[in-house]
Amino acid sequence: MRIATWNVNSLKARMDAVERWLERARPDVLLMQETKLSDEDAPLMPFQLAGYDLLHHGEGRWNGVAIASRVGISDPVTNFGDGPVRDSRSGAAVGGGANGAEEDFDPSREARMVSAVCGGIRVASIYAPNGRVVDSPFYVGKLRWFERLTAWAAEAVGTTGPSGGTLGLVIGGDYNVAPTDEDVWSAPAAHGGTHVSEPERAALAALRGVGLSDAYRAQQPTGGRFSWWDYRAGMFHKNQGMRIDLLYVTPDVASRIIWAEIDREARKGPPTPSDHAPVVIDLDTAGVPFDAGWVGAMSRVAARTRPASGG
DNA sequence: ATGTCCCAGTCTCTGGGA
Repeated sequence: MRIATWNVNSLKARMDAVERWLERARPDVLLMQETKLSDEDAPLMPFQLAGYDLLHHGEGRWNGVAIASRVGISDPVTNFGDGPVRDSRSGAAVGGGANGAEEDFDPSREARMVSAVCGGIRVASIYAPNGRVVDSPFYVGKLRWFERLTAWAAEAVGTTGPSGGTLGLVIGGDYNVAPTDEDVWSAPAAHGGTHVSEPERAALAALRGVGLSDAYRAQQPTGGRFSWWDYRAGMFHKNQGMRIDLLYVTPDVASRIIWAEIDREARKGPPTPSDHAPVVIDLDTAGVPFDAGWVGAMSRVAARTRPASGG
């Protein structure tokens, strides 16, 4: 079973590239971030034609997360189950609620998390806030968002699946934090900014503390391979990037992983690539009991225009 | 090199975000 995560930087602009990548990499589950679409604009049909169901959670111009799966999608959760997100186009909350004024900035009210059970594993696609500048209100909001993610993960770990056993958990996405100095092209150049600060790395450690580990790093102990490169200044061609797209997994999933890689080729285009590359893991399926519950569920899970219950 | 790409609205340019 192949699971991948990819910040596509606009699913509208990247749909052709995503279709080509699905054909080439054939993931069973693809977690996407920064779709930058409303749910009503989510491109269900191209995914259906490629054999995937799509679960999309968006707000319009900014953010937006999705899960494409060809091994079923059930038990969806959006926005940690916390209710409606802000509509960035109108400034109003989807379905009513508080507005998005800057003084009310709270990234947990944005479309940054969607989860479902796919192929017998609970997966979550997350897009962490950028943070902009250390100690800015946006940075404080980023740390607060990680606390919400960690609280949700603590509840999700150990959930019982339909077969009666513990349901594995994969939290994949754009974490906007490089876990260690091995995950940045130059520690001196990066230090002082966001993505590498001690509080951000402590937030990742707290998340791992609920029982998660870094799937890619466990398979590839050597640094120097990154998942994001700035579009500017030839950063990609100089391999000056960061590894900020991560797959955090529970031990039962970690023990099944047989391969992990970052698809650097996908960062090249043509025509215009995302500034992120996909991160891929392969899980051994031997010994995993067949469960008609998730195969048969191949439901036509459409883009949802209202949040699902916290499950 | 303040370097590029994406979006919506003011709409063939500008401003905000990453």
